[in-house]
Amino acid sequence: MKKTVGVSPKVNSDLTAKARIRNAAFALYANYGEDATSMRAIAEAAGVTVGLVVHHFRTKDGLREAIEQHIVDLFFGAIEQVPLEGTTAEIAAARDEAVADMLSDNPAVVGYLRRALLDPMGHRGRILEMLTDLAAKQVATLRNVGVASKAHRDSSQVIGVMIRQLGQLFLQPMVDSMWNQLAGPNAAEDDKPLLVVKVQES
Amino acid sequence: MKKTVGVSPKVNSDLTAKARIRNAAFALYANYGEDATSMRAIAEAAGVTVGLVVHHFRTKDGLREAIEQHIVDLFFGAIEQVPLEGTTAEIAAARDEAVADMLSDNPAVVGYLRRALLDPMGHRGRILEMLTDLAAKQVATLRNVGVASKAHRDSSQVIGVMIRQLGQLFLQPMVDSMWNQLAGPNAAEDDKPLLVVKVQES
DNA sequence: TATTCTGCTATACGATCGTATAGTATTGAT
DNA sequence: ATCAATACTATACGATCGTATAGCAGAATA
Repeated sequence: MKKTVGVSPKVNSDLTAKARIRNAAFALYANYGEDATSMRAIAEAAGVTVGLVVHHFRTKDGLREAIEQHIVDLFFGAIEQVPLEGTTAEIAAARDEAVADMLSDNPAVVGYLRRALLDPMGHRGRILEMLTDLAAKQVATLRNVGVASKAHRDSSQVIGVMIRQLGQLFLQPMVDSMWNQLAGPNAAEDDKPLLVVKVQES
Repeated sequence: MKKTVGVSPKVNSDLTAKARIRNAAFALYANYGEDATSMRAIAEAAGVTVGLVVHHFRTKDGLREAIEQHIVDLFFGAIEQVPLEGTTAEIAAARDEAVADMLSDNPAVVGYLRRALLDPMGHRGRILEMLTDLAAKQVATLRNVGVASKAHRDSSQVIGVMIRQLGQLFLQPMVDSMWNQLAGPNAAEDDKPLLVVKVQES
């Protein structure tokens, strides 16, 4: 089985049916949630039948595992491609930017994670743990290469990285909804208030 | 395995069956989401049969409407009880505190709103619109009584109020999960980083 | 060419869902 | 005491869910 780690921006028609199914499910999960998405809806969106979904992914749990592994691969691929040169701060900034680019290229990632991470009881996957591990390894790598900032403890730094990158994206839909309701749909977009999310040492 | 979520039976015992059903559904929705909560689970949690749930609320939509009206009533009741005396800033601060107290007394409100507000596509209710209206009226009242701050436009101020009060509560579970994973379950609790959520004029 | 394997469709099964309906018990007004 | 409305239970129906199974077409292997 070949594994595509790098992101190939190919259109759906060039993909295998298995990848098309995963992508269809990914998009539906991000928009409507796993519970509200039936296997039949996934099959229809991918242009196949229900049986083929089961054939490739066994169960709905297996489908979610494939999606979450795909998300981890996207994060890893984004981080991996920035070279380890420059100061620690420069590397960290370059990684932040690479992840931000990946997120804006893959809005389904944000939608999926928003549901998964903010629904601690309902979500049955392990995506938060996997991404936290990845971020922890990212911080550890920086520490090995140069001198990581000692101003923050490692844990705080990992949490800070993830919250800064995801928190604003998670809350933005709420701001957008309220802005539309209060200011009307055709108000000047650049009057919209800016969301700021950060963590502080206690 | 029977797990009671949220409401203590002591409180429940002297309520009408209709209120018990609403409270049971409210707690279950907050913890597991509406889609993952069946009418039969609600009935069992309330100690009645499915038929009675339908008798009192007609449909599942009707049940959600009752819950969301209850939430609006809780917000209104919290705001209503602070007297209109002192400076505008003092009134606003007292209202913020009253709402914060209400939220800590009713954790199901936070859980329910977190699901509803962060799921703009999936949610079928109107709770965000209702609460935004309420907050807008709150700002308007302050403007009538005294002199509301002109430093921010009304819309920004409304959004600021709601984001400050809810944003931190929404993201906190994510911080908690990561903190537990990284620092271990028995780490010093006061080392945990603090979440800061705010909005800025653009 | 014969056989096996893989990608894929079609259909069906049991569980669970929201809801409708019919009937019983309890209350409240006259 | 009567009677109607309300509170509540029991059961059933149709739809939809995840998944199991059987079979077919075409490529691969020998």
